[in-house]
Amino acid sequence: MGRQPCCEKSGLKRGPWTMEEDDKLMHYILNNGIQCWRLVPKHAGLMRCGKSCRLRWINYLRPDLKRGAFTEAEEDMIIELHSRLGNRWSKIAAHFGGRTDNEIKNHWNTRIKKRMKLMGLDPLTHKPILFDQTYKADQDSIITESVEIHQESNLSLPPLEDYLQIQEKAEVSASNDEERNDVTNSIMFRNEDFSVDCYYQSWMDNPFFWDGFTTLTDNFP
DNA sequence: AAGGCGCGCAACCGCATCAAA
DNA sequence: TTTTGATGCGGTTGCGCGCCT
Repeated sequence: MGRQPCCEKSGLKRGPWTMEEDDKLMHYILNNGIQCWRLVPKHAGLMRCGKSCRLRWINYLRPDLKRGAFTEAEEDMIIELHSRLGNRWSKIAAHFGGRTDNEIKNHWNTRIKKRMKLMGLDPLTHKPILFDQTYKADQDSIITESVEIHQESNLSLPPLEDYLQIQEKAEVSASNDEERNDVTNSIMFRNEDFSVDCYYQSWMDNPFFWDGFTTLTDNFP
């Protein structure tokens, strides 16, 4: 015997909300407030489940919602917060007045992820993709993309094979995740063979200085 | 003109968490 | 302490729209 559904499903309307429904919900909440979402549709005269009403109110009808496209400053703030909080969208949204978790999540998945990949950063770890051992074979294209960006910028980078060989050695010799991380970090920060370490370090410290439009040579020494 | 395709967004689903009984 | 129901959250889906061929 499974868990009871949050509300009686039969006869309930689903899909996009009509203006009339929005109007009913908006007026009900503005006049009565929210005591119990389960009761809201009943009292407001809506054939919707309480959960659906809650979502509609939070993501669309709330008067304090900020409309319009995200600014670059907001995107940078999302990236910064995501690097600290991960996919905790509601926590991230709490730092924005008038932006919803759903909105931020959607924006992350459709825009920011692409922007970060273009910057050569892994959206999961926020580290440069070249060094990120969590990126496996199915993401080779992204690595290649990243390398191409560097090549286009005329930087004298060591060949990709060098990085991959070292990464491979690190993975083979390390016995656990922690050790693997240590090895990778040592590759990234301490191996003197890589003269580019210093600017990768600064890139990791502050990836936001690159606006995504100027070339990397403008920013890297 | 129409069909295919990709993108962005709204909404849904199922699990987690919390609080009251 | 356990059970139960409401709410919150994050992942996923599906639809509409615009662009391209």
